[in-house]
Amino acid sequence: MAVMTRWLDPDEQRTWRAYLTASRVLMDTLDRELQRDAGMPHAYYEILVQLSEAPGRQLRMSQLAQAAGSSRSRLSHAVARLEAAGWVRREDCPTDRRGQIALLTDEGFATLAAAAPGHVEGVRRHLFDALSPAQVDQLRRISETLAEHLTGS
Amino acid sequence: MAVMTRWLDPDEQRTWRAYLTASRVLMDTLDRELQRDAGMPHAYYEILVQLSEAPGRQLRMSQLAQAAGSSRSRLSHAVARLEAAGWVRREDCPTDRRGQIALLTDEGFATLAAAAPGHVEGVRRHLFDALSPAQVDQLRRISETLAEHLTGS
DNA sequence: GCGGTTTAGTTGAACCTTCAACCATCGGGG
DNA sequence: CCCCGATGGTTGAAGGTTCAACTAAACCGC
Repeated sequence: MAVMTRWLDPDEQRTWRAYLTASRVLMDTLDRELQRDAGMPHAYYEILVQLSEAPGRQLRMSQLAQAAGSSRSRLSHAVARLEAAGWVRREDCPTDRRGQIALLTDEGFATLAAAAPGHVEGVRRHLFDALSPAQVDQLRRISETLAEHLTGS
Repeated sequence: MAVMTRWLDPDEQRTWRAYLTASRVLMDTLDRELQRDAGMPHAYYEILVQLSEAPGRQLRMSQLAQAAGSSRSRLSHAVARLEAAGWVRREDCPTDRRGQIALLTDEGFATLAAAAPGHVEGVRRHLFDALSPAQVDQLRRISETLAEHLTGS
């Protein structure tokens, strides 16, 4: 039984294309800046940020994966690299022998502190400076709606 | 001379985090669906789409890179794979001996035609169905503003 | 038409992500 | 207590992306 495709109308087309372009260019730009200035991709920066905000600057691998929006496997590989760089350390979890705890080293914290201003400046310049306060508000609502919709289904 | 960082205020923080999460999850979802249903990542799909819409279903490598939002290098690698899959063919450019023309094969077009309905359905389900018409309009304006801002600077 | 500078495109290495397979441990039901 | 399914995490291979280096041809000024 054939089901008719609900194609996008011209407005939706235009919206989708614009969204694709904007989000791709934005992320590429920030990623390249971060790589240039801090020597790490945005995904790794995100991991360090999550650790820095966690109590004791440490998290179980699963929770860290969740917080950083990463798969378990990806996080495992990433933490291996971050550990080699001396920014993160692994420890055994005392309450669950399967568990591993990732914790941010002082060196990792310092690297993050050094990278943050430039990155924030980039986010401001490339995103917020281009939008009116009303648009920022709209973007927040849209993103929150979307995130809920996506993780809910 | 120290320059003060213009940190994000709480509202901007929240917006940025929500945006990051939403766009990441949205793209991951669509990417996984496309990989599952059509056996290609979204970036490759994009290349086929651009070719399919070009006159004669062909484009110079540079123009294709531009249209698909890809670096030259990335496109070169990608087209190599697409060619191996039989979906794209390379030809020499008659007017510029440096040039290469990528052209969509019938098989590539058929693959795209088979993949499109499912993908469009995904875009609709994961994006448009979650937003009000007003929000779709807002998202279009925001994205267009942003794209212009980013490529302009 | 010569020489230097762009432009077009490719290549290989390093790196990142994904996927599936895997091991170890935990927790609950009989 | 023991078994079994679920959970936590890692691993290796395959695939995708980036970066820098490179070749070749076109363009430009003289």
